[in-house]
Amino acid sequence: MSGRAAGEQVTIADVARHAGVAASTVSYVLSGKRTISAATRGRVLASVRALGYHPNAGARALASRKANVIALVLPLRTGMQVPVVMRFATAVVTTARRHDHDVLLVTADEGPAGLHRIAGSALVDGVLLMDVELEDSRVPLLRELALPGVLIGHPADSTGLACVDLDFRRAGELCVEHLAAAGHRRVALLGAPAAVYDRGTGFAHRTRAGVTAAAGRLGVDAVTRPCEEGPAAVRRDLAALLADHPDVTGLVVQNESAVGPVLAALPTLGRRVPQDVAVVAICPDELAEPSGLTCVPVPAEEVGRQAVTLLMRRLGDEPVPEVTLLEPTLTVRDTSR
Amino acid sequence: MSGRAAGEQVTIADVARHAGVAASTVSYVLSGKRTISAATRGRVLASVRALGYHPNAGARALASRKANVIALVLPLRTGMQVPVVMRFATAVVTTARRHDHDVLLVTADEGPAGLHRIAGSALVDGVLLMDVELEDSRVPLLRELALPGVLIGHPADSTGLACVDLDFRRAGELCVEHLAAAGHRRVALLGAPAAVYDRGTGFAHRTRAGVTAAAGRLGVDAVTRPCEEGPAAVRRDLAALLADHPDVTGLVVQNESAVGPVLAALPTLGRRVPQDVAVVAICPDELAEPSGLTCVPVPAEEVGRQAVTLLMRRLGDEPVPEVTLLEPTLTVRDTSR
DNA sequence: GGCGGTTGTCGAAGCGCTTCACCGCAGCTC
DNA sequence: GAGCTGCGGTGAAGCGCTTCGACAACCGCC
Repeated sequence: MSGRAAGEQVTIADVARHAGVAASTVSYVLSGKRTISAATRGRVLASVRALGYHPNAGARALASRKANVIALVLPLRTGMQVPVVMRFATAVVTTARRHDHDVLLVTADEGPAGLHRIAGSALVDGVLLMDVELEDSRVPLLRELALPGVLIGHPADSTGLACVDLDFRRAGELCVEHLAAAGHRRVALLGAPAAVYDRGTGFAHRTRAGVTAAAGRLGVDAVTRPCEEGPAAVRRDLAALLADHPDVTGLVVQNESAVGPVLAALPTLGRRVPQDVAVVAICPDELAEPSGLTCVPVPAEEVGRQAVTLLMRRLGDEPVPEVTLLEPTLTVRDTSR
Repeated sequence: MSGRAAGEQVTIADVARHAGVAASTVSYVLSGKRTISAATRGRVLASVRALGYHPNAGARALASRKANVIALVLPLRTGMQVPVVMRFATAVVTTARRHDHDVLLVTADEGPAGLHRIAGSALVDGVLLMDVELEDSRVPLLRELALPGVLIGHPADSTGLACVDLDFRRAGELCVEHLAAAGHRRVALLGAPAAVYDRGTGFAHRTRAGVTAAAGRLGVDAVTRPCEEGPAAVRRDLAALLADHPDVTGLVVQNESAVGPVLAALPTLGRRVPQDVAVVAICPDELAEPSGLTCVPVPAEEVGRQAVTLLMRRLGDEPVPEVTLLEPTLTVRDTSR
């Protein structure tokens, strides 16, 4: 019952008139950039509520040179961990809202041109870049455009940037440490598709490095090999792995789409889980939990929250650490005990 | 090499000066709302390119009362068909960009308040609402706010709105027709989780109706039953179904997360596929194709494209049909021949 | 050669907001 | 009591764009 037709904008002038103050006073009440007496503030806030006032986003952006919007650049490329992306996106939106920001969805296929457009038109204040590769062409662009950005994953050269990521190296180590502690002496990493390694995606390389390092340190034999997607391909790659290395008793799987097929295929390859082969995965927990799979969960929500928080700090010109690595944890379930 | 510091905005005045015309002329060249001589247009466009001009989004929105942004309200609730949502989102962003619009991501958990905020602040010109239920509280709100919207899925009362959806009823019919043509006389629908039916989600109800209708028409016995998520639950529900109706020879599966488990469980329940039981699914094609599963694909991209196109029409005040149903198709593969 | 009709361009008025400079007033200090 | 300082409030100047009305310049056409 605001008394005005639907679709008509309530302006700051309406609020000012209703509260008997100047428009600038309303603005200061809402932004908190000046001290305003409790009495006036109260009256203004009451009017805001009574009229259902929402500041016009365009006008606000124009005057303040802040859009209150951040861009989320999603990969949307095949071979991505889809549910993780979704959960991540949710966390980003929710956290951004908590900071009074909205989220603009940009697909990576618009590429550098998209970043140019977004920066040039002042549509957003900052950028969240997902699926960053070790040598990513968008990273120098971000520097050049002076667009505040936070990267998910981290590139080879992260100077002057802010990155958030799960500590995949540590995750790889954790898996091997767990298997070694259970007495396994020959372990294998069934990794991401070869294409993911080839395009230099950080998480895949770092996990592999972690597995190898921990194995070396603990005196465990470790082999690693990529794994393509699709049940048939997974079965083939797994079979090949076990044919080449029949004495492997510990398996680390880092490929969301391979988790189900691997568990299904092992028995048919003459391996009982966990008696003959223990299985550990690096994957979303929802995927692991129903199958009783030991895993290092990918904390998508936490990464999203951290990324937004960091970006907000950068927008406020606060200094932020160049690299933020989240400590992985390992949840033990049936497949490795 | 634009000759100005990174981060500084190039304004329409800069372009006008560079091209030796008035700012309004630049605006008219860019919008095409007035006829401009070829010579002037050429000069202006050259200056635009030379300076790397992008109109300031806020200013444009303020002056034209159009944000050139649409909101995509995603469900992000558990039990959703995640990969489908992603593909849909991609299609939406790409299509919107083709119409010179950007996409703002809104999560459904902000609920009606989110719609109010978005409408009040003129952040977006229109809304795409996903995962619409038969009785959805946001639908009347959309009408009340006079916010142009397009629904994905369709509510019980769609007057004055625009909805896009796969014709799930027809999809259900198609599955049964296919099975009947192959000689099956007793078929079953293994559907969505019970909660999905309970909250009145359109696609689940309509598919069930289609299955039942086609079965009646063709003289086929049909039973339908919900199916919970997770491998163990799927196996349980499937086993129960086959125990109650051991003579079922045709199975329609409409539950993304059930597809894999069903195919895995059938042999262990003494049913070979397709000799003993033919299986047809309504699910994303990527999920069906690798397993050789006959399916009616959910055309996420097409739905996304259609939805954006419809919304653009509405924004241009063109009339749009209340309901747009996409014709399903059935792809025959190994599990039903 | 004066008239109406196009066509191409310009100037100026806002769109709704933030923010700066200013101002009255109270409460100090010296 | 003069001179500060800080607080709470106002008015006005833009932010960069679109769009309206005005207006030259040109076109025939009687």
